Amino acid sequence: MTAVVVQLKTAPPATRRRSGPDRWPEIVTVAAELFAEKGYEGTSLRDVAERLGMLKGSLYHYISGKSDLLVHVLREAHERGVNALAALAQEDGPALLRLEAIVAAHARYVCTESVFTASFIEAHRHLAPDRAQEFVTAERSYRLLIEGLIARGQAEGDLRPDLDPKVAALCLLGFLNSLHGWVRPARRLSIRRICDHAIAMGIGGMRAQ
Amino acid sequence: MTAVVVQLKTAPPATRRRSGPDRWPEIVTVAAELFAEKGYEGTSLRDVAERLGMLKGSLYHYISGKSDLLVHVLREAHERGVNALAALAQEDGPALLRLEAIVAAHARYVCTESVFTASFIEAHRHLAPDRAQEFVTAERSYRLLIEGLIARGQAEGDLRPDLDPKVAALCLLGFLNSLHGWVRPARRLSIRRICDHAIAMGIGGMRAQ
DNA sequence: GTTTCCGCCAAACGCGCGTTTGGGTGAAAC
DNA sequence: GTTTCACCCAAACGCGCGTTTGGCGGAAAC
Repeated sequence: MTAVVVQLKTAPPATRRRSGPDRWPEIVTVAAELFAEKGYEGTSLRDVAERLGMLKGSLYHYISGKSDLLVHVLREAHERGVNALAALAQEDGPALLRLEAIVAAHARYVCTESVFTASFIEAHRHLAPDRAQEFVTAERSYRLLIEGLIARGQAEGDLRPDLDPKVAALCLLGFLNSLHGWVRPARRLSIRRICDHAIAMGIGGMRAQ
Repeated sequence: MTAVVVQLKTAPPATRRRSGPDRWPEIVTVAAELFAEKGYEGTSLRDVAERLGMLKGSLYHYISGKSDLLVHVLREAHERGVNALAALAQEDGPALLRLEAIVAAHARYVCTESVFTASFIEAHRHLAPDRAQEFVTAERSYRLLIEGLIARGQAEGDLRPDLDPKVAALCLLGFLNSLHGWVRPARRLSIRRICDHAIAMGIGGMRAQ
């Protein structure tokens, strides 16, 4: 039913001249951290550069502009999210069980990669429509996946048939993404217990009976 | 159990010199609209003034600065929210029923006053800690109200006893506030039906059995 | 040894922002 | 008629932003 996710990577250059520092991954991570802390508009390139120990102008050897940096942060966030859900993409079995597994994985991702989650949730607003489209469609296809599982769960008799699958999917995703607003890893609750609560409160309300 | 909410109003001036336009309510509403559309940092005072048909400098006859404008928007948002929940504050009966009523009222508020909701959710970040404190404590006391109701519902046997009341309250509020991200009033769904979904998905997962 | 070029610095640019100042207008108050 | 004052305009200020440009050092490539 679900197509296997294919990772497209750009082909590495034929002969790499040098094996320098290559701070590119560090740059994306630092940008994601700052975007999560202060928001996209609240973060200046000077902030990013300062945390990297260089000047803001130097960033332009890696990026073509601030919005370009955001795009790469979002792509990294999406890739990590896809990886977190990749193992579940091709499993079979009752829709309810798959839904539970996906909810748990989503909750775990939000908790462990909260830095990247924050950007993904806040960011569409700050990109021009054509640059945001790839993320909008990715989000939409994910929502449709959930929506289909809910409808199948209803057909299989495990979920309440009176709920609108689309609305239920939007509610569920909104709830899962809202976790990043208050979950602080390594606090009072373990991630395991948070996932239990997420399954109970996210799916429990959809169950039949 | 719950104290009656008291509305504190500043005493009106003894003798009002004039009955001019008094565009203050309009200013707060317009600012709330723009903050909801483009975010606080993405909205300039020129945007606000332009929609009001004046110049940005003229705004300083009403406000002392941009953050001051945000504070008044948040106060208005809080007041409207309190009013929406005031009727429910002193009712008695099983905790489960009160919880359902509050969830429905909260969902209705988010749907109908989405412009003010957006600022309240996004805004704490952009205020200095001392100016944000009044809203943080208001939010906290509201969360404690929900938390207490959940604990009482567990004691009365209507809600699952294995859930942490605090975590459940955070999940519930996160879910309710996430509605503003996708609910568009006067679309396919009626507000009534959205509230039904909110009750089902927000509380259903906490029920015993 | 010479060349190449990545990674970064240093300095400047234009722009829009929030904010301030001073003044003008017209209706209400007396 | 004079005064008062709420309301708004017009213009400027300093500042930090994103972005551009030119150049330097030093390791890798040949």
